[in-house]
Amino acid sequence: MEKNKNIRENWLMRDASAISRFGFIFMGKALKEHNVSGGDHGTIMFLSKHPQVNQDFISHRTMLDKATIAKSLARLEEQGLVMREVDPNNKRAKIISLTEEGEKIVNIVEDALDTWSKQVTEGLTEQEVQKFTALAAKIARNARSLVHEGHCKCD
Amino acid sequence: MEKNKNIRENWLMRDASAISRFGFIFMGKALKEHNVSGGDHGTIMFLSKHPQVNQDFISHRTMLDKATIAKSLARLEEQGLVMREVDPNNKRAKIISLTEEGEKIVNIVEDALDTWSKQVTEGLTEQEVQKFTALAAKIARNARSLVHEGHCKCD
DNA sequence: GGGCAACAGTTGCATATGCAACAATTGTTA
DNA sequence: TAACAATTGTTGCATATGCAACTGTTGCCC
Repeated sequence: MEKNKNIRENWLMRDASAISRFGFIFMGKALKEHNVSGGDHGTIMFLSKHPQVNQDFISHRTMLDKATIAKSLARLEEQGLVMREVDPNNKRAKIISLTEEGEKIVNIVEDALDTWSKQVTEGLTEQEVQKFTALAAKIARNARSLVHEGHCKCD
Repeated sequence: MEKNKNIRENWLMRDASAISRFGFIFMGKALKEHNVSGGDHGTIMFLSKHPQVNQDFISHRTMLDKATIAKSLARLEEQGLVMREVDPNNKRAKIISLTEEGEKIVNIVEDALDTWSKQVTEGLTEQEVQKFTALAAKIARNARSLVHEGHCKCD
């Protein structure tokens, strides 16, 4: 059987890697003066859309390891951008929220993301962007299932 | 103006990151017994399709930093999978090629990639996969131009 | 109620990556 | 030809990430 050329050359994984890497680099530069690293912008954005959640929830939704989230939040707390309070109903868990300072950063992050999104989707129709985003979500979910089979509460 | 919800939540970058991360994890596990790390499978595949090139060429085509490629090749050379010979016509450059051992690994890498590709594109039509791959390539190129504007020979 | 399993988070370690500075070679220009 | 710029690759450092082991808490079952 003839294998798909794109698959054989592995451009799917390579391009996905490039998109995320360049995205992190871009966001890191854009948020440098606020001492927010390239990856941590995702945590901020997630918190702005999903306030008052615990770290495990963030970990599952962002598809990042709980250790990665813990360290990201520690950095952001250090910068005074998030608060971590022990859940009174479950002393194991911590309820995460953005501080006032963190809320201010959200707009800056959004602006940087808009700039990035506009630039990287140049030459694509709105419909193509929508399609791409939807397909990427599906593929990402499949990839997680493949690597972490049975370990995910969301499936 | 109302910003696009997907863009605001930054799923594009997040999902791209997830796809590549899980891909590297999967490939790392698949190639563990051959002492090939998750990222290095890309170098091997590239060399199998583009033999006898120098490191700069690999760096540009894979969109990875030249230092990253240098270290990847050092690891693969250590494993006896690639050879690095000084280009007689340009003593700065090194001509890279797979060893016999390296060529053997290629099939194993391809099989792992096929398994991965089949699994992660489950629920997508062949046409959607093609479309996704094409769009990802465009977006990745745009992203590189945005971050490394003017620094790329390929544009 | 006591013991054990599950959950939530943290920490240590290994690794891959980018950037900057560097070395060696080649090309260019005055 | 000599000096300077560009090319090619390497190394040191910083960082983000995943995994595994660990702590503390909660829930469950006998």
